[in-house]
Formats: sequence, structure tokens, C-alpha cells
Amino acid sequence: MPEKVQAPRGTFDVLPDDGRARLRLLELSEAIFGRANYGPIETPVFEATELFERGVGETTDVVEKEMFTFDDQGGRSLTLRPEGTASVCRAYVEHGMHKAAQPVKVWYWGPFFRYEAPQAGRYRQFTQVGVEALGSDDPSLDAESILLLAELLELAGARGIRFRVSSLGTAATRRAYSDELREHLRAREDQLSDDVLGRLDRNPLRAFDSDHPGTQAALRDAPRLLDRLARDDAEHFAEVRLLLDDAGLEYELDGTLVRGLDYYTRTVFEVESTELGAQSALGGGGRYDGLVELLGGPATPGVGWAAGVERILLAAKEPVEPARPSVFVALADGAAAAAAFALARDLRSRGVATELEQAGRSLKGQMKHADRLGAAHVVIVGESIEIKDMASGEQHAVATMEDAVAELA
RNA sequence: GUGGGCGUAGCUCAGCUGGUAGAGCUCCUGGUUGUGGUCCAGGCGGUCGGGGGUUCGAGUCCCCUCGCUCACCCCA
Repeated sequence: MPEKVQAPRGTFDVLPDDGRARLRLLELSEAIFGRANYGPIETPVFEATELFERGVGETTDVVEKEMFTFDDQGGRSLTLRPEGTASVCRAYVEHGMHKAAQPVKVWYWGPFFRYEAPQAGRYRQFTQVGVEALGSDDPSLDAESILLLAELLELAGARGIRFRVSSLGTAATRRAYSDELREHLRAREDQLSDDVLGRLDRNPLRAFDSDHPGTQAALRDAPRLLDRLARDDAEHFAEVRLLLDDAGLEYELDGTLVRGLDYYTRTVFEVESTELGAQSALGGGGRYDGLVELLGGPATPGVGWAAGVERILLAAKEPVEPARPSVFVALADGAAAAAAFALARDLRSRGVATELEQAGRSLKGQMKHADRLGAAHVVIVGESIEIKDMASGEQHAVATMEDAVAELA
């Protein structure tokens, strides 16, 4: 017997019940983003490897160890996209969108890929929904972006939501602050955990994520990034917060918030759900004012976020209503099969959700099947044409197929 | 990459110290020679993840391996 082939590690099949839940979330996204005038955008699932190396940052975990990279037959290095923002910025540059009216607002939904060990809420192929607004650094865009995410999560029914918001300032202030923090930690090296010590050169800010007691002690009187923001950045952040407060969003100000990608500047945010396991982040994002320029475009500010579709659904976990036909066409006589088939098509063309017998079952089996499907009516086609109301059990004959259609449509 | 848990029917699982592979649900058929929801009877469905070893005999014990899963790291 041939060996069974399984879906690759870290991937999954979406079966119809789950598919309906995902489709609902997609439709919800379209409605929310559409009325805020964000347009749908699609970019390729694979891109030149260089796009992510440059855009996301060479030393990030994503680029260093999580990319699905391969050479095509022409020897070009391609990578299955690990995130969406770099691609959107690439498209913005490639299509000269800086000449369109600014800001350019887009939203996307699609598969992303990271080579990691799978666990609850983490897959190698996963789905993200996200929004981006490019071409203006107005703080209202930051606030709008965050509030769109909050609205999506609320309407999706995600439970246990917690927002954290901060500002990283410009790349320059962050660099200066990193140096300052690194020196502070170096002076307390003996208290730090090995992890933190190992990352000290590359990314000292990560130390704040550690729950190691010694590290925490060493950080107690450490300088804080929010106190080091340049005046512009501090004012910008204050305005963002004002708008969020006015909108009534509940969030935590968290000066230790560090995101895993290099391109963030100024506003950053993350949402998590207490309903999830260890992978509790539902989504996150922020402002990336240097990214478009880094990718060869004109200096262009931008802000946006991405959220994990599987994780939102995990945090919402609403029971899915199975789809049910309103009519089931049963066959009492094999000779009527063609007529029954035509009847089903006719009903469907009039918008009636219709299922028909296509498995050679006995009439009893068909009735049982129709009942399990939850059909409201069964049309029994044979020597006569009968319409049965499944709830009441009442049944009557009609003269022609046309009469049956007229009654059920 | 590292560590814990788990792999027996499509699904959920039982199978005590080794002795002829089971249950419930699902699906199909029949009880009702053209009629569902309850009930009853029957049927389909298994290389017990794979390989090797011990044994008269292995789902059960030993070794290896593969897969799933949770966690660390990091993140969606």
C-alpha cells in the first residue's frame, strides 16, 4: 500500500466549518476597512529575498532564521513572504503611488510563511489581515490604524483583548538610547541572564522582555526610551494618545514594548488576548517612516499593522452555524433523476439553497439525510411530485415542477 | 534547535501484571415492497505510526525512527 502523504509540518487544512468562520472574518474586514476608505491590495506570495533582508532587517529573527528561501530556475533568490508591510511599500514605490493623492490607504488578507517550530496559534503557513496608510505622518493616521484593529477584534468577538502602546522615536534616538541602555546593563553584567547578555550587542531593548529576576533588578533604574524622545516625536505620540483616549480605547502605555522588526519608528503597538496560550499576540504594528525610502522610493512616512487570522478566530471561538439548504430534492424513482436535477438547478437559480440526492440512497435514507442537513422542505420526485414540510410533517402533491418551484421560491 | 506529553476504526477513546483487536458516535442497509427526527437489528471500516529485538506468543516489554502536540526562543 502506498504511504499516506500528509500536509507539511506547520500547515493545516481549512475544512468547511472553519472555512465559513474565516470567510465571515474576511467579509467583516472588508466592511470595516472599506468604510474607512482603505482599498484592497494584493502582492505576490513570494518576493526577492533582498526585499525582506533590507526591509525587515538583517539581524531580526524573522530574516535570520525564519525565512522560506529558495532559488528559482534562473538562479534568483526568492522568499515566501514572512510579513506584508515590506511588500506593500515595494508596490507603492514600483507603481509610483507617491504621485497619487496622499495618504494611500490599503488593506490585505493572505498567507504568510515563517519557518518555526509549530505550536498552539503558530504555524509555518498562517494568514494575516492588515492595513497600511502611506504618505502622511499625521498622528490621526496612527490613531485611526489602531482603532481599526480594535474595531475588527471587537466585531469579530475576540475575547480578553489587551492593547499596549508606545513610541520608539526616530531611528537616531533609538540608536542613542540603545547605546545608553547597553552601557547601563554592561555595568550590571553579572546580574543578567545568559540570553540577555547574548543579545546585548544586537538588541539591548529585548532585555525588557526577560522575566529573569537578576535582569529585572538590573533594569529597575535603567533609562527609559519614552523619556528620551525628541520633542517632535513626543508631541506626535501625545497627539496619538489624545485621539485614542477621545475614542475611548483602553490601552496600556508600555515603554518597554519592542517589536521584532527593524523598520518601526515612533508609534508602536501590540494586542494580545488572555484567551490564547503562549502565543498570545493577536496583532501588532506601528509607524515605519523610513521604510519606503530604504526600498528606493522617496522619503515617505507610513503606519499600519497586521493581525493573525487563526489567532483572532482562536480568541473568538464562536460556534459555527452549519450551512443548511432550505430544500432537499429526493428521488423516489430513478427514472426521474434528470427531472430532479433540473428542478434543483431551477430552485438554485432563483436563490433557494438546494441540495439533491446524489449518492444512490434509499428513499428512507434520503429523508434521513435531508433531516440531518436541516432542510426545511423536501421535494419528492417520482410518479407524483410531493412537497413535505419537515418541521410539521405535512405533505401535499403538486401537479408540475413549475408549481413546486413557484411554491418554494 | 532543546525539553515534556501523545500516536489503537473517519471522530472520541477503552484494552489490568504479554495469550484470537473492542465500544460509543458517524456512515450505509433492513425492520416500514415510495417517506425523516425515537427505537431495534445488521453491515462497511484497523499493516494497533514505521522498523528491529525479547518471547511459544507483542497493541501491551526493550531499542531505534517518524509524526502530532505543548512549552522554551521569538512572534501573527
